[in-house]
Amino acid sequence: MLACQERVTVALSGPEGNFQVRSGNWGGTLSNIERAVTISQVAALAGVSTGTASKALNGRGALRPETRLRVQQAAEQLGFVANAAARSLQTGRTYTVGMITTDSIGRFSIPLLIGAEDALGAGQMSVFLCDARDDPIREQYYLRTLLSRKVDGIIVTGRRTQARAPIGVGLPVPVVYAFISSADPRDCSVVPDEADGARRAIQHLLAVGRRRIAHVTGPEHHHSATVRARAAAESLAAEGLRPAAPTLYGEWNEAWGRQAAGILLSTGAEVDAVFCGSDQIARGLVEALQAAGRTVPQDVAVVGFDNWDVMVDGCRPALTSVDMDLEGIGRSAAELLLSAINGEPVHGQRARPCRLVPRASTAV
Amino acid sequence: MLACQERVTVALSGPEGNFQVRSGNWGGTLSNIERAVTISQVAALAGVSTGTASKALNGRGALRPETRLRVQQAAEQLGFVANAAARSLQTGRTYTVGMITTDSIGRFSIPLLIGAEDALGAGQMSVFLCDARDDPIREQYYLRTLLSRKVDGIIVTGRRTQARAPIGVGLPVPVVYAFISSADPRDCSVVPDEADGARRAIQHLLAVGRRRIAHVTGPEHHHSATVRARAAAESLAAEGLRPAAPTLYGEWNEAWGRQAAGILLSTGAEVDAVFCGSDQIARGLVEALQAAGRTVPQDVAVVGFDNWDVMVDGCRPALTSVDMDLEGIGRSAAELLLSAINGEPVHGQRARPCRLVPRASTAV
DNA sequence: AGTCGAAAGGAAATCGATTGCCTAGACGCT
DNA sequence: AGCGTCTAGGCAATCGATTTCCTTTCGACT
Repeated sequence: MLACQERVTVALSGPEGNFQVRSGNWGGTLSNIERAVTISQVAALAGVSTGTASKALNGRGALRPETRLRVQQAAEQLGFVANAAARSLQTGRTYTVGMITTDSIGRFSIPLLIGAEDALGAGQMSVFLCDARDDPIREQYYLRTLLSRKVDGIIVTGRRTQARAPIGVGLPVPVVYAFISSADPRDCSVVPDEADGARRAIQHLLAVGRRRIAHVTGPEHHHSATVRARAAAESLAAEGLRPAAPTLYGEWNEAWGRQAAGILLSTGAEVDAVFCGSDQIARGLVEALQAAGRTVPQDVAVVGFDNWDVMVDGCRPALTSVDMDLEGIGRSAAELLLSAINGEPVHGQRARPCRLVPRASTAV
Repeated sequence: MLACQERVTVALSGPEGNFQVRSGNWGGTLSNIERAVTISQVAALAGVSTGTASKALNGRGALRPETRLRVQQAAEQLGFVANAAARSLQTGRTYTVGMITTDSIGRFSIPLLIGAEDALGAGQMSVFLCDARDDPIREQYYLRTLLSRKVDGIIVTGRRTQARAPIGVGLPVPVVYAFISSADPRDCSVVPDEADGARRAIQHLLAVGRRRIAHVTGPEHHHSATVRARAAAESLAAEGLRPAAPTLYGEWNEAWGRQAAGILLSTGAEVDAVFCGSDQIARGLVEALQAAGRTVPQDVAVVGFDNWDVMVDGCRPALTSVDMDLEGIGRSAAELLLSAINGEPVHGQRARPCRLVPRASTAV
């Protein structure tokens, strides 16, 4: 239809210039105006003072209902939207929070952001997303920016290798750490209970009758990897079992999953289930097992971690996985931030339970 | 130096309460202050008026170098950061742009955002990310929010099914559409030249000696799918070839890729290469071909689209793919927006070329 | 020596909205 | 009739930074 028409693309910038020159599309639809409407224009139209107009629009003061209505109609008619800068200059509130992600924005940050937006959107607040790209300089730069913008609060997030140093001390605004936790235990952090997730994975495998369970995960220096590994081992021990093989530490990707499958097969460990530290590892492992003639789940059941749709659905059979409920963490962090903003700070770390999502890779 | 002395921090408001109560973490690191420092405090410390302080810090006015320095030192000492609200109230600039994504933030929006941030960050501007979740109501709500915050400009992005209706007409700020295009040809849009991408894919396959080429892609009602399909067919025609099979339209996922492989095999079409509309389709197809005993690339070469790291690396063999350079599009959109903000609006649609990234799935 | 001009910096208006304080009526009560 | 009270809404200060205009001071030139 549309497709590539001429694509004329058009001059620009003669000796005219300003971007307010937007002839082109008029055609009078609705809503928006050329030059910003101020509250005094609204007040004038309604025949009141600006102060009264402000009260009318904000539901404050003692006004006759008809006056209030008149102002509201005037505002509507003019398409008035309050200048946020002016308002926040006066009130000290910006109805904005900053979100600093330390790793590059990615698979983990997005659900967190969405969850946070959900919780904040209800309170009419907006989110400033800052991607520090794992660079402390950028991070401090963004922090300054956020402070200069007088955000009402800050959410710090990032990939979870270790607890991180607090982003600042004595900041003039409350801070909540989401997904990652602050090294200072008095700071407010919301994290997934990864041990819980690992336990659920193991218990699920036990429930479907597996007894010889191995664990393949990411780098040993990742907090997540070690925590999950330990919890998995403890879960097995609680049932009087031992791991079917030593925990295999590697990378968080499919290639390592494949390689780990090879290791498990070659060592001759009799394994009837593998709990993997990520869905990618799990998928690589599944493919390599199948290539070696094993069937999943009959010969080997596999559980992943993250519940990343692309991986769990792409894998054949579909992958059972542990969901950390990142949106829930984001939402929860935002709620704690709101409560801090409203004068009820919360300290300490909160761990939220995970959820096991069973699929074909562990079906009996 | 300055740093945190005791910072007792101060009761206030009732049986505890306001969030400014942050006793807790002292311990004197650097930077940040309890209560916002204003320019008058800086001015007082430097022994000048606020006006002079402002000039000193912004490099304006006629000041003795030593005065300027004194003010700068005072600012540094107090950790002064200008209040953005006050500044923008005065200057009319916020050094902020809004980015509205119409689909849920995802795989495509992130690189666009990163590219835009790159281009804007250099100009010290920040990005407000708004996820409209494909809901026109949310979209208009966010638009109002952005306008009330007096952003300097807006970037609209989203998944590309069709050109979209302009987000508003006669807006008081410039708008650039990125990845998706506006239906109004006078609006400024930056899009990938998908036809170019398809041509590159076909030409690459031809270059590695393939002649019987099929195309498997997404839904027919997706602009991307039809544009790529047509360009692919035209590329073949230009060499006097016909497609080895009719274009197969389906979903943008692995399952469809597998299914399509089955279709191609069962119809007995002799195919020595498949160009796929997405990396996911390609991966599903590759796996199904292999399961049916074909080898990639010897029997069948496969090219994907998107160059999505997770897919192209996860696939065995690694997947040759077409990269739309989303970051570049984001950067380019931001640059055009900046130029509009600076009074040189650009109209019309710009298409940016794609890039073919060869990998093992088409290696000779 | 007087005038002119440049240099340096201060005073005050300004941006737009909010809000505390005050006043003018209206009304009720004794 | 006079006084108090309540209500509706206006006035003006305020938030913090920028910027225009103006004053002062000093030096140079005729």
